[in-house]
Amino acid sequence: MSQSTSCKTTSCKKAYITTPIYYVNDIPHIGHAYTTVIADTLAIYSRMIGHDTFFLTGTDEHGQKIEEAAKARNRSTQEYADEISGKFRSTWDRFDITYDKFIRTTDAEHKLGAQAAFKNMFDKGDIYKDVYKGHYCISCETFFPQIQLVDDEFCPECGKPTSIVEEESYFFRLSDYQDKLLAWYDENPECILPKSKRNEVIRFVESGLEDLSVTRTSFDWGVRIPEEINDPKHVMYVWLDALMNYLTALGYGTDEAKMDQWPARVHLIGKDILRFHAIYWPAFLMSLDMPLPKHIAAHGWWTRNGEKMSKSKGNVVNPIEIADAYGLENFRYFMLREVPFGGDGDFSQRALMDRINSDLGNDLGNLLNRLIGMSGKYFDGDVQSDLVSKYYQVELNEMKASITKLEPLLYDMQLHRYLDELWRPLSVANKAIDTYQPWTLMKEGREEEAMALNGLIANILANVAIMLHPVMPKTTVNIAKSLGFTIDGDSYQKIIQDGALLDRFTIEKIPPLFPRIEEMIIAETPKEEPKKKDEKKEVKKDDKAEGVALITIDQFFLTSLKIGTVIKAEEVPKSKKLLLLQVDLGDDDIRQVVSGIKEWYSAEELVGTQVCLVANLKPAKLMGLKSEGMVLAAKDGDGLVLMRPEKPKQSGTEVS
RNA sequence: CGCGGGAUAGAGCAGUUUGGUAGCUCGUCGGGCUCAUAACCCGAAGGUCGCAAGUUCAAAUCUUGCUCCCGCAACCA
Repeated sequence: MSQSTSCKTTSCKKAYITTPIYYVNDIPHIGHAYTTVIADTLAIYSRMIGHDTFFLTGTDEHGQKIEEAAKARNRSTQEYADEISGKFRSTWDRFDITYDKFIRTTDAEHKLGAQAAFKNMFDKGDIYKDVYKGHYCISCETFFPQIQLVDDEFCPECGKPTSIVEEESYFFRLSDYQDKLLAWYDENPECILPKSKRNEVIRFVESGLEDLSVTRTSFDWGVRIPEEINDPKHVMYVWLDALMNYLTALGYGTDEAKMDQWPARVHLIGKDILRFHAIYWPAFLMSLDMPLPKHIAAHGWWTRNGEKMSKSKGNVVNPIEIADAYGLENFRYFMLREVPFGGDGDFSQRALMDRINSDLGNDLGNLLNRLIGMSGKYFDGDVQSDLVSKYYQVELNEMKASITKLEPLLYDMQLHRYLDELWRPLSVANKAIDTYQPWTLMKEGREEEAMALNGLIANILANVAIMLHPVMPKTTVNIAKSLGFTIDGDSYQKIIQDGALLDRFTIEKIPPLFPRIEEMIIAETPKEEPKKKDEKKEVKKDDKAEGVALITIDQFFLTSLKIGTVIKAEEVPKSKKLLLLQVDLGDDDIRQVVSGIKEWYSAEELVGTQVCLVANLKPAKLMGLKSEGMVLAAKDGDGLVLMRPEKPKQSGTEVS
């Protein structure tokens, strides 16, 4: 897949472009595809204009989650990681992604490089060993901050008493970098794109940074800290390990031949991992005395009907399925054109079809067909440009005005506006044909003008094909072939950089590039109620099949369930989800219960109604409020309902 | 009063910095054209620019207050 073009001059610009390394606990979905396609587009563009480009993607394979996921499937961890990593790689190959390197955090070179970095940071004094002192719940195997504890002692998870436990860990002095980070954000207004995200990060950093625990001793599946430190039970924290891939891919700490690619021009990421890239990563780099990346660009989510995609909702879009059905490059175009960078976008086959039929078919494909028809009928496909500027200078100027606006848009990640602007020349061309009516020109014997018009159209198409090439590599090569020229660094230089016209085109008839799509290709899952219920039943069966632990009746009776009457309800201030209830359990037993049901029930409608309460739950503290019980409710994709007695019962009635 | 972004035609967006005729894409309707993939071109309908008040000759744009939405943080016992 490597297509990296070497630079002819020594002074030429470097372009190191990265995607995140994808975590192998999931198979590739549209979000992964989106990030990767953006990066690929930037990489192809950057090669085309002659920059020395290095495009990196890969997989992140360490951490407890992977260890557990493999165990659950009865596989060795390495075997499992190999399988998922392979799925990512084959997906990108299917997507014609032109990555120069596919890194895996299980690569030997990566581990060595990550260890070298750890050592450097340690030697500098930025990593120090300390004990993580905290309130530890033995049964939950988790530390809790003081503020979460119930009555300053009990575990908020299970209610058992916590003990103060000291666990050793290595820490990174993130707090030392707070001011330096703020200075970096301040001096580099475009370091984080879109700009709204930069604000978010600045506010977060201003609120104070604590040192970061960067090793774990609770699992093995990770990179050991360097041998020199002689502390073999410590494994690097996954994010430290993962972020380092951007350096180790260039050979940091091993064969450093490619290190001249650093710093990265752009790290493309999804908005979920902004904090790691915008705070931890620059701080690590500062510690290593490395220059910082030029841009960290965070894009938004793809939704379905405005809802987040999730496996449980069954509305996940499989990118390969879409690419197979609608055409890979059409899908690439759609993803980049449809959504303003940084914002969320809604995926639907309807929207995709509209883009294909309207933008690609009507505006672009049909224009090429018009030219094929005209030039074939009138000039046998032989088109010359020498008189274009004599008759159509206005149109040429309009086209050039658009073309020159393109590059800055790309550097600002404004891919959707880039494509919008790129479509303007097509409109100029379509308009010109109608305005000057070549068929009339031919009837009137004004062949010269008709020829020049063909030349205008052909040159506009050539310009558009070149600038569209990074988004639709194969399609644009076909367009170029039909026009009789080649898309490469030379034609880019001549046509786009120098703004020259191609003198002559030999136009060849090709079948329509974007045949009209009349109907949705993939059957939409009816997705209405019956389907959902079916899915849920299956899930439940699966749960049983996998063996939800069986309990004895005695164990069941350990839980005290009671009917309670809500005598007072109010909203918890500043909380999106919580309501504060006073529940009467009879015998003067009035419980204060904090419940996360505000999104589905208002305080007023609850007062006087009955609920089912777990009465012997250890108290917990939520938003600083004590909660002495749990209200039973059932929640699914459509919302949450409380479990209530069918008819009113006396407060305090036992449920069994 | 935790931080930030937003509300403009049926949908999606631009315009707000620097007040001066409200614009683009898709969709709808009417017309034109035949080189073309029922495509292309022209035209029309459709908006009290979230609400209220203020400044001004003039407010989508500036000021103040309010409502609602969406991110981040917190949070589902």
